Formats: sequence, structure tokens, C-alpha cells
Amino acid sequence: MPELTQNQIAKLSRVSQATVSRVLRGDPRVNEELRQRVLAVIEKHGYVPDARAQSLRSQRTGILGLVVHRSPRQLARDPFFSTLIAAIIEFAGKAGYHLCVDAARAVQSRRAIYEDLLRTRRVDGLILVEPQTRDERMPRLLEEGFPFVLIGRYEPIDAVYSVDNDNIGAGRMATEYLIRKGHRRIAYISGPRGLFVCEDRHAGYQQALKEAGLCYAPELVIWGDFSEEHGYRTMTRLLSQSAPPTAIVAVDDLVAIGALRAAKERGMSIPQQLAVIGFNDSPFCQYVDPPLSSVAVDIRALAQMATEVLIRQIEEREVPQRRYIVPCHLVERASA
Amino acid sequence: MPELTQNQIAKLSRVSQATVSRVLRGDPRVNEELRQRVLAVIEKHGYVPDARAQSLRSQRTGILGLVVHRSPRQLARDPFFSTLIAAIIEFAGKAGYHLCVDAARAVQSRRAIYEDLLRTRRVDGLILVEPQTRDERMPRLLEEGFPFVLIGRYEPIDAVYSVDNDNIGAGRMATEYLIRKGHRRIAYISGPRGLFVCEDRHAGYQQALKEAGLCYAPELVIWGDFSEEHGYRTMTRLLSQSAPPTAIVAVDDLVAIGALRAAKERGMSIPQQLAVIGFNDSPFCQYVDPPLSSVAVDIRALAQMATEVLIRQIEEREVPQRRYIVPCHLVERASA
DNA sequence: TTGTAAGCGTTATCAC
DNA sequence: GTGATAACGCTTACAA
Repeated sequence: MPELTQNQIAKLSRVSQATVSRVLRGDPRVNEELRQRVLAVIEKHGYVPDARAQSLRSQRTGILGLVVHRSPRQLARDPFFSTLIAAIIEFAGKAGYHLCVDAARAVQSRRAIYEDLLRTRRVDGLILVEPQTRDERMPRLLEEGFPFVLIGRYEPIDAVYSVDNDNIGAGRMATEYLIRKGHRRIAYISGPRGLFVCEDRHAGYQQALKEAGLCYAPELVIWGDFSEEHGYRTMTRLLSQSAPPTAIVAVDDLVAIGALRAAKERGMSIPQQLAVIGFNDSPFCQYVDPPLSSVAVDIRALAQMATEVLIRQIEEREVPQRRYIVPCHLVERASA
Repeated sequence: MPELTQNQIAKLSRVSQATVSRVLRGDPRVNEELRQRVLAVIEKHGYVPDARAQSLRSQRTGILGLVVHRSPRQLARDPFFSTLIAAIIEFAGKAGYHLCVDAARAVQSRRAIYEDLLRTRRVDGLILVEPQTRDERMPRLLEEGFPFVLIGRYEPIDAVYSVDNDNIGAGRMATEYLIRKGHRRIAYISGPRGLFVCEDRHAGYQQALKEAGLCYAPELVIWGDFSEEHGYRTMTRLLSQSAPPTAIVAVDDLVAIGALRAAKERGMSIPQQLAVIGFNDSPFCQYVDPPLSSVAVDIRALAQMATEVLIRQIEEREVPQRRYIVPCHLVERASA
């Protein structure tokens, strides 16, 4: 079935190509008889418009770009991204947009992707995940006036449209929960220093301690990465301290799993001797032993807000705020 | 920075727009002086071609489509897809293509996606995952001569380009391993009847039994779905049989986890009293207790083959075979 | 060698 | 109401 053009439909219905276009766009000022003739031909031959031509003409591609800057390998193992991608596809799809996903392996390839996706006008707008504290893309995007939205944070906070978890609230929520359970020595096993998500959860942790009148013990806060290994090693170290913690807030579920493993190896009973809470409510939380309590960040809500904010920009509809915060909630399981 | 067109570059360099195009395309027959003038202007003003116009003109968009027919919700929880998507992005990117991902929620929306992606010419080719035994899209795609590749299987096997795991081999590998470990009563907890992946692994399971001279016991083969719950319930049932199995081949890691849970609840020691093997080597396999042995399907290799086969079709280069099989390997852990 | 001009398939602005 | 016609930005004969 060779694809038909409006021109061919026009010839087949003995009208001008412009009329075919009008019929398709639902222009009211077209004779009912002609309209029917055209519709019949279209129905019979199955016309579908060429998106490329439409894009060129309308300056819109109907495609959103999602750029994450992790290597494909890291991406593959991270349930956050599959959930995010799936949700964005869903919400973009509902609004009539497609999703083009790109991964910026290294810093130097970021520029390439930026050129490839944005300046070539392949996409109508961009969703950027996890910007760096100093992200060289922001000024350029802003300068071009290109529609984009951040999932995460960028300073100054009003410079760009952004959607973020309430990471401070999440850190506080986990810590408060442990305090309510009677814990006094609570450690925070963090990821890298300087990453907003880690710093914010740390801030929330501090707030909760302060509000409960507990003092902040620097030896109970350890910075590292997002790996299971980091959780394991750090837990081992913490347990060798003279006054080891009785509860752990781990910056990520994987880190929490590592901590759990270290504690179990020492025969500690969980959650009696050690309570552990992670973040993200990863799919595997319910399958580990004991099932891991976790602060669930609402990835679907994050995706929905980001997609909506982006599409509103593209369609030049009003966007009420620059920054949106999506609340978290605690999923209680057996580990704490 | 308003985007520049070739026309504007042409004016700035006092040449014709055609010459600018030639310079950009590396056409040899252009005067070195003019070429330098054009290049200087491009360098200075930062020209990037408009992909939409190029698409229209060249009839190529440089975008591959990936269509999975699961709901976004299912997608989100499945590590197979995030790995697959990440790998396709990687390999497509290396060949200069972008990836557009769509999820076909329900059967009725499949047609919509098909129209939206393919007939609108938004993508140059399609990667389809998990076709049904009778998939109405195949005849249409074939009829249109549209480049596409299947991840999975379709009958007759030579009708389409397809890339698949060696599921029969995987089923056999798991079963043989258990037989080598001394097991004689081995159950196969399957997914839905009629799904190629389940049927193939079943076939491999049978082959291994036969080759070892063990007889096939129908009461040890149970069909269901891919859920943890199915694994749990089925395991419970199997354990209540008069001669319960001592080893389990579970069609999916999640199903294996469910089986493991049922056995642990009954206080069985693993792998002594019950050995369990899953499929896919999901990220969580190493975090469950005991760590789950699993037959790893090589998703990256699958993605690589599929992407390459598709791109070769698009670029009208030769594709040596219609069907490609990617081997599996067993990842031994503590559960078997 | 270079420029002119004809498309690619739309949409939108003209006259009629 | 309807049909020419001019873009949209690019590639590529064809002329010069």
C-alpha cells in the first residue's frame, strides 16, 4: 500500500488539494457534498498525513525528548528510570505526544545530544533529569527560549521550570518515623556530597532530629555513592563504633539492602536490633528479606507534572508556577 | 539565538543556498575559497540543520520506534524493559539514530500506535516486542514493506526478521543443571499457555528430562501468569502433593521468588530441600534471600542484534539471516 | 564550479 | 465555498 498524499486524494475526489486539507482539518466552510466525496475517498484508500511534512510546516514535531545523563548500563539496572519512562510515555501519549529517549553517556556527549535533539528541532521540548549543580546546559536552553522542564533542582530556583520530589520532606518523614518508634541514635547513609537529592534528604534528617530535640552526631552521617556495596561497608563500619546506631536512614533502597546484609551477617534481628528505611520503594523492596520499608517518591506524579508543565510551555498555555513539589509517602514493611 | 537556515548562511557568505548545502554535505565540487567562506560563517553563527526539513526531503527521520504492548504500569515494574530500552538507545545512538518508545496499552490502541508511528512516517522502522501468536500487525507491516524486526517469534519463522533468546536452550540449561545436581523430580512453573516464551522453555525442560532418561510428570507442570503470587500459590500446591518436587524451574524470576517464599514459610532449607532457578537474571536476584540462581537472557545482545537488523533494513544493506538466536547463560547463586 | 529551480507533503493566505 | 499559490528548510537535478 503506497502511502497516499493529499494531492492524490484530491485528484481522486476531483477537488483541489487545499480542499482536502480543509476537510481534514475540519474547516467549516466547505460544501457538504465535496466534504463527503473527499471523506469517502479517504475512507476507501486510508489516507494518513505525513508527520514529517506536518512538522516542517507547523514547526512542531509532536515529540518530547527525555534526556537522562546516565550510561545505558546504569540505566538498565535502575527501576526509577523504567518507571519514569513508562509514566512519561503514558501522559505524553494522552496529550498526543510521542517520547524520544536519549541517554547522555558522558559529559562531552551531552552537547551532542543537545545539538541533535534540540537545535535540529527534532523535539518540541525537553525533559531533563538530574541536572548537575552547575549544569552548562541550562544557560543555553534558557538563552534559546527552548521549552524544557527539569526533574530535580537548579539554582536559582526560579530560573527554570522544575518538578521535584519533596526530598527534604522525605528525609524528615523517614527520620521522624524512626524517632516515633523509639530510636535515638539514627544514622544517615548518604550518596555523594553535592548531589541535591542527598543534601536535601540530609537536611530533612537534620530537621527531624532537631525538632525531636535529638542532637546531630556527625559520626552517624556517612557520604558515599548509591551502591549496595557502599551500604554494606558503611554499615559494617557503623556497627564497629562504640555507640552504634539502632536505626538507619539509607539514601537509596540499594544502599539500604547493603546495610541490611551487613546487619544480618552479624546475626542482628531486624527491626528489633536495627531498623532500616530506604528511599524510592523500588520493586525489589517487597522481595527482600525482611521486606524493606521505604519512602516512596511518587514517580508517576513526577512524570505527570513534568510532562504537563512541558506541554503547557510548548503549547504556550499558562504555567502557573515555576517549581512543583511532589509529596512522598512512607511504605511500611518489616524492616523498620 | 534564533536558529539559522541555509538561506541565511548563504546570504551572510554571499553564495547561493545550494552552495551552502553542498559544503555541508561535503560535495567535492566546490571552490575552496567559497567553502572556507561558508564554513567561517557557519562556525561563527553556529548553524545546525533542521531535522524536520531533512526528514521531509530525504524521507528519513533518523528515528527508530520501539513498541511494547504492556501497560505503562506493567512496564514500570519490569526490569527487562528498562534494560532493553537502555541498550537499544545505546546501539541506535551509535548508528546515529534516536529512539521513540511507545507502549500499546490495549489491543485497540495498537492500531492507533501503528498509524501514529508508522504510516505517519514518524519513524524509519519498528522494533516490536513480544508479538502474539496471532498478531494482526504482522501482515499489515509485511504488506507495506515497512522495515521492522521482532524481538520474539512469529510463525512461519521465515516470514519476518526476528531476534530471540534461545528459550528452548534456556529451559534445557536450567533443567540439566538441576539434574546434574541430583534432582529427579523437577517441576516447571510456567506462565500462560500459548506464549512462545513459556512454551519454548517448556520444550527445553522436556528435552532435558528425556535426554536424562527421566519421565515427564504432567502434575509437575503448572501454567499460570508471570506474577510472584502465581509462584507462591503454585509452590504451595506442589508441596502438598504426595511426591512433591525437589527442584523448581520457574518461568520468570518473580515467579521463582514467589515459590521461594512459599518454601521458606514452610521452613524448608534452600537449596538442600528445594532448589529453585528462575529466568532473566533480574537485578533483584542478588538481593533476595537466598540469592536466586537464574538463566540470564542476554538483553543487551538481543537489543544489539535487533537494532542492527533493523538499521540494515532501513539502509537497504544486506541482512544475512531472517532469524537470530541469542544464547543464554546460567548465573549460579545460592538458590540451586 | 556555481546558481536557479523543482520538489518533499503540509498548512494557510490569497483572490475568485 | 473553492482553487491557486506561497511558504516551511532542505537536497539535487539541471542550467549556465
